[in-house]
Amino acid sequence: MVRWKPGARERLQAAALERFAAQGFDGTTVAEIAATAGLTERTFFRHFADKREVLFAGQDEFERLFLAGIEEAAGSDPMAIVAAALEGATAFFPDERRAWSRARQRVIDADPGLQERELLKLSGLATAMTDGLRRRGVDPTAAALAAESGVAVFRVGFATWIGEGEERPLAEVLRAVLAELRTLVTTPQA
Amino acid sequence: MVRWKPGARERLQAAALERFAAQGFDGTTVAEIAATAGLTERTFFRHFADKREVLFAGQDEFERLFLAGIEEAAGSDPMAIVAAALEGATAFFPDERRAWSRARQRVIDADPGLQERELLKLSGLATAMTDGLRRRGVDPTAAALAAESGVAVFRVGFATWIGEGEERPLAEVLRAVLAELRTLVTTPQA
DNA sequence: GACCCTGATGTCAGCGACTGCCATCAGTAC
DNA sequence: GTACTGATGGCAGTCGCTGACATCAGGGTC
Repeated sequence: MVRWKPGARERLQAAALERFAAQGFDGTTVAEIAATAGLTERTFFRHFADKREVLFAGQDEFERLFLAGIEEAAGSDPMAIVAAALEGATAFFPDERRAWSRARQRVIDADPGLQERELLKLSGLATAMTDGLRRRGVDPTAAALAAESGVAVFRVGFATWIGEGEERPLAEVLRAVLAELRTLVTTPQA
Repeated sequence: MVRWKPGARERLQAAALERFAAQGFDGTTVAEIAATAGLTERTFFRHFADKREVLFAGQDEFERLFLAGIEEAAGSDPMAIVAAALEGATAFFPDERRAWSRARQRVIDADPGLQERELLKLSGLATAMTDGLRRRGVDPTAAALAAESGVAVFRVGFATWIGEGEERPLAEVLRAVLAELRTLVTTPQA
């Protein structure tokens, strides 16, 4: 006989998303999530550092994809490397995941606390990208700027991809947004 | 006889920054801040929505400067308008404020929770700028991109301005960073 | 002067997030 | 069989934060 059912972590994540969607983030207690997953509050906090984190697990994998894109990119032009990183990260969001991403994003968009956490994650991503670029010999300030721009492109692109009616795969959307950034910044000032 | 000394809000802010710098954000309780300011915990929460917010009051004024820059900018090129907004916002950070900004930033950089809040504020700024640009007829996606880029430039520039040994005024640093962004994105890919 | 109203504060009770400490007990190794 | 490990539960306690109610100086009204 097994003492505990396996997959506690996954059960907690599923229970949390379901509850948050139904009653809101603030309207859901950790004890409630744990009970839904057949566990206790104490166990929840052994799997996730805090209540918000339950929605952001797996982010490490996402960051690793980004960095892999940077490592493997050819050439030394910062924005070209960033473009490669963006390309690599799209593997984390296949089309099958779009509906799930939408649901998760709805929950996040409804709570400032969750938005904070999301921003922190993206900021960490930018920092990691900056380091990766610098390791490839890019000038420090240029690296920071390129990384921040890359994350900005991702944000705008991801929001578009999530948007109603949008059907293009993420990679295609990101390429379009990046092209738009180039146009925007290149256009002579009025 | 006065029942309460005036300037409770300012006293709380000063006490908080002093304590945070001395014992860290987590190592300081709200009750302690309030006591230092000669008040109670309950009163603290009447002035600030939460413990973090005590370091971010006055942000509205900052945002207003940004928006004013957008309203008053000439021409219709998005990045030119953003440049004007950046220019306008520098009024919020005269050179006399550099030392204070450094101290405050040290506290923020030492605590992830405070970084989250800072990011949320900057994100709100980007959203406000996006709206401002759209109101001026800029294409929605271009507006979002231009605003995000503008905030990225501000972030990088502000960090530089705060940096050790840096002596140029913020406006000058921001102009340099913006120029660098243009170069970066314009450079042909390798 | 008596009256009332307002506004900033204090007091208190209570919830929920989070942590430290110790107990439990199936499975595994030896 | 004994010892060890690892995921969990139980419990007490701190702290952030909120709602409800009380207090009391100052200002206005009559």
